[in-house]
Amino acid sequence: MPQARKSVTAAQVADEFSRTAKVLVRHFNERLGEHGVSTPRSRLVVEVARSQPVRLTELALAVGIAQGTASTLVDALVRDGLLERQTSADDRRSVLLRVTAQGAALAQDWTAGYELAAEELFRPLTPEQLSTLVDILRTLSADEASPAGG
Amino acid sequence: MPQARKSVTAAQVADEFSRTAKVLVRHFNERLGEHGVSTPRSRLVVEVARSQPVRLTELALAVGIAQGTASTLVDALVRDGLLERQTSADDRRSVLLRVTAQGAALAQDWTAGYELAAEELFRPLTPEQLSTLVDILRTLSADEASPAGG
DNA sequence: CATCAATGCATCGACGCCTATGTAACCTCC
DNA sequence: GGAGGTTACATAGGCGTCGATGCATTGATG
Repeated sequence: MPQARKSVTAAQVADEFSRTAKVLVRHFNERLGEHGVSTPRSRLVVEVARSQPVRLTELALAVGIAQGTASTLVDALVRDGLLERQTSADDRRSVLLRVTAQGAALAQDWTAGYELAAEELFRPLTPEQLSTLVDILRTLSADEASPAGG
Repeated sequence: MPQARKSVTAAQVADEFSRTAKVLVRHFNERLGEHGVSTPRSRLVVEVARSQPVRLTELALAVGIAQGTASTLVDALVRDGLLERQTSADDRRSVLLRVTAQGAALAQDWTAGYELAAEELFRPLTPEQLSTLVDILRTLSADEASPAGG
């Protein structure tokens, strides 16, 4: 007999969610900071490493940020020598992204760091809770639109 | 015997979480935007209305943001005539916050908008999922530290 | 082939958020 | 009652994010 007790309002859940989201962000930034990178930057590099060559807009969609944001971040990562931009031959508007050798090496390190951080974070949950959580999250993000900018 | 299905990795859950968090933020910004306010601003005003008079640091803690962030946001809200600052007589370092008449009126409107937005967002969940979600969120945010700046 | 809409990316301005500091007020303790 | 640590707030600097917009390229249509 779960919810019969103390019915939470939707607003309270939203509050709790946003608070937890910040905890999560902070946790990842701390852990990845030990690897000398921020969460968004590492996510981009890791994603490019996983699915290169990848177009900018695809990448943005994959990591869940707006295209303009991805553009700016990628720009910095290219300047830092972790990613390479290359104009597509098929469609000269689009940009194909790849990791450099350095980027690939760091991506491996950061992937490990990211996974470890995630495990730490979710360790207090039972496997059952974890799978329930995923279900819920997918349900919540299913109906809603993606960021604009494309 | 739930989780026997398809074991998700912690990293995937983290990805899903961060994606959902963005969906949530976007949803609230859209809905509250119809009321002419952003989510963080409305949260501050609503919280002050609920527990005035309140000190700045308490407020920051209550809404889950860093003290410096609260300071800046409150500053804007004071300029806009929604909040009032008043130096505490007991401790002249601290600032007591109250809503103005205008702030109180808007807080009511925004509270309604916030609750409606939350209900929309969580409508696809069963009451049971909702209460499970809250449990999980509280578990996750329990061990972790609050933002610095205090 | 000329035109016009659609697409892919870059850039701009603004916001919220953080950490790290600075400054003023408070408190302790000798 | 003055020195030194602590606390409350403000400010500075930087990051990631968004939506909106501009520009080049592509594709579709007559």
